[in-house]
Amino acid sequence: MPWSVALPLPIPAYDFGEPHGFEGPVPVGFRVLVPWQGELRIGIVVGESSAHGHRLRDAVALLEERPWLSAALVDTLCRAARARSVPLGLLFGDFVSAGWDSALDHRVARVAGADLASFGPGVAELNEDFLEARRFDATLLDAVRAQALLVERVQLSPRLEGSYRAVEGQGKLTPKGRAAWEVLRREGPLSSLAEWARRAAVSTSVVSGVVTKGWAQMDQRAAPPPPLPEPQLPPIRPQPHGLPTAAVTRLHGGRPAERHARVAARILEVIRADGDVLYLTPDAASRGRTWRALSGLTESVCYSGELTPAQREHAWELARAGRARLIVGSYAALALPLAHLRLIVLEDEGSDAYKLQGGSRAFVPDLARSLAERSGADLLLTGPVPSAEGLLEPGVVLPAPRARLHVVDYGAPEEAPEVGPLSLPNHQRSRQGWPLSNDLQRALKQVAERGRQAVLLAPRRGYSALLRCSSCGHTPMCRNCDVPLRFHAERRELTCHQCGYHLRPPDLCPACEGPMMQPKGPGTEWIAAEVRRLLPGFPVYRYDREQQDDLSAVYDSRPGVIVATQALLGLEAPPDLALIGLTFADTWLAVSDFRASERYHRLLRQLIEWHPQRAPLMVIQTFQGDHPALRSVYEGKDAGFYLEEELRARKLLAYPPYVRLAQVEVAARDQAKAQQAALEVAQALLGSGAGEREVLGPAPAPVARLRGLYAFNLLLRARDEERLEALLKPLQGRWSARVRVDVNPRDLLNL
DNA sequence: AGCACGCCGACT
DNA sequence: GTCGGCGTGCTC
Repeated sequence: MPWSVALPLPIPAYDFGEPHGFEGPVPVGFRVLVPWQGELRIGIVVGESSAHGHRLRDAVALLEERPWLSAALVDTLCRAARARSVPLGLLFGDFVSAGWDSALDHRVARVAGADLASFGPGVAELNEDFLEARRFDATLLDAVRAQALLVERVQLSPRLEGSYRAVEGQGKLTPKGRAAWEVLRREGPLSSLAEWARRAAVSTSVVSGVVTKGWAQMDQRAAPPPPLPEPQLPPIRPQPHGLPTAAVTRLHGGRPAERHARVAARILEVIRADGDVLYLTPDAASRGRTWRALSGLTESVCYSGELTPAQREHAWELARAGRARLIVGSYAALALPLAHLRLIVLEDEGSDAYKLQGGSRAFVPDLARSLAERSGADLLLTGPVPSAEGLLEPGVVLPAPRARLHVVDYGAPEEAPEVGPLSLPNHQRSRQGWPLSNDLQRALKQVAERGRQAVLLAPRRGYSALLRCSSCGHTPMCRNCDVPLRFHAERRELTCHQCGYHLRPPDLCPACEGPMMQPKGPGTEWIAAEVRRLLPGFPVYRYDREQQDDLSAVYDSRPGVIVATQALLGLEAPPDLALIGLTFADTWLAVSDFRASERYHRLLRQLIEWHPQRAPLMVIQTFQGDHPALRSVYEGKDAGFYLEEELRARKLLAYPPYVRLAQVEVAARDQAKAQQAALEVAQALLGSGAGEREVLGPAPAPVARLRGLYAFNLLLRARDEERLEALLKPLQGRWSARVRVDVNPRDLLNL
């Protein structure tokens, strides 16, 4: 019975015959070696194939006795691929982050008595002894394999590490080579040429010369498993969690330490009943915090893409061997094969960081939920604030932590009385000062005087959002995209943040030749310059995707201001943080996405608990000082309060969580062609049973042209998962333009 | 994803 | 006359 095999490529599962002599049921979740484009690759068996006729190649060998993935995970990924019409291989590639290129000991022999003469001289030496496969040309070997004339033995080979040892060689060494050889004899064996060269204070070419002349040898032996992050002791003191009994529950609000203490109790319940726990976090900061709080509870493993391939493989082995009872990790930990998975904890389930970019565009919480169902595990949502989806689950919201907020409302009428509809004493109106309001400037000066630390969040990197000619209004745009070019003052560059196109900023306006090209829309560079002017001599750092200053002084508790984009929030809060400034909070609301205000609310709550103990002053500059999300925070409401309101609106407008959305993007280099294809897609959808209310659009994408492609979007709105899958069916075929589906779309902020 | 095949612009 | 741009198609 042929097997269906997943490979980490953007393709569906492909079929292969069982390896020669295999007997038994289909080994779902096992790694298998399969012929692929003339070579061999590691794939994962996902099921039995309904072999449809054409000649299949046989798989070469199963790699081990135990599955690499749990059956529940394989099922989850297969279903997700079907439901999202995403190639299965993309999901496997995104989620299975170890095991695709393990080292193999691969030996080949010819079938007894086979005549290989017709294959040419390349396999002349192939005989009945098992020789290393790498001695032969892979394509040639595959030709022999295809004729079933090859016998193969495949074993996982242990990770090797090499070390150099001095030996008595023949011939003469150069003086430097001689000296290097002496060093190696005295201090060796050494683990690399580079280290040897460093010890001997010569260049690597000298030491490699010694090796080629035969005066040094490399020994290889099995390497010990690479060290993983150490669990932290002493363990946290658990608090009664107070959670209801249900398959999906939630615990939000409070501070991280309070939540961790309660989650710890829940984890211990599971561990004591011999279950395993998976704790997923969206970023490095929350992962570190969680690891410190919980890793002392039991045998724990910290897992994320930051680990080296060897560490990942080792962590995988630990999980497989039942030696990891609690895994704290990024989304990549979802696929780790825990034998008794009984609880998945999902930290900050509404975080946009869970939306994978590129590849499968999967939304991790969707998969976590599915995996929990299929493994018989409970799901616990936790974090500073529930998602709109999570709010529907039973659970606990802890009282909001103390916050100190000061709103600078640029939008309030100037002549309005100081006490507006919001009678909070710290809610003031001030139009003065841009991009740093007078109030923020005062707070910054205090921080400097007292030698404390501040973080200013800017809406974007670079100096300004654009340059505009103040006489004719011309704005330089990207050649490939419909966006203005961002201005980078230090680099003297106009750059497209979408496609990377860049040019030197013109001295005169390219349209009217006027001299007045002015920056609009401050970015980190501009704001950092303002802070330097305000606080001469006070350390100012920048942290965004392109400019990551060394922040070690700040993390060493020395005074300073960090001007950053959101990128900083993935790191721990500076230890002596006294002030957080949101220089232009409206950025989070400007995104034309129904989740914008939920996202803004999440950001505010996230900032409030960013520092584990303190409540730094938060100065929020905005044109919408009475936005309900902001108001719910400074009125001291708990984290669920605002979302109740948000949910009512979602229900009224038929948005998630009350429906399931998918965005269909149709793109082509030619605008008319893209539009035409988008209309055809809409027709096809309506023609195959989609209702008028289920298909919206097509409409030009918010950025009509990106990287030279014109895009049109359709929005599918289905009552549930099954209906959405049915709606997506007719998109499978071929179209005259590129068609991409994004289930559960979330627009990211383009900084 | 890679990699090969195939058709139109600027040059050794 | 070619080199080489990336569009399209294929991998069991």
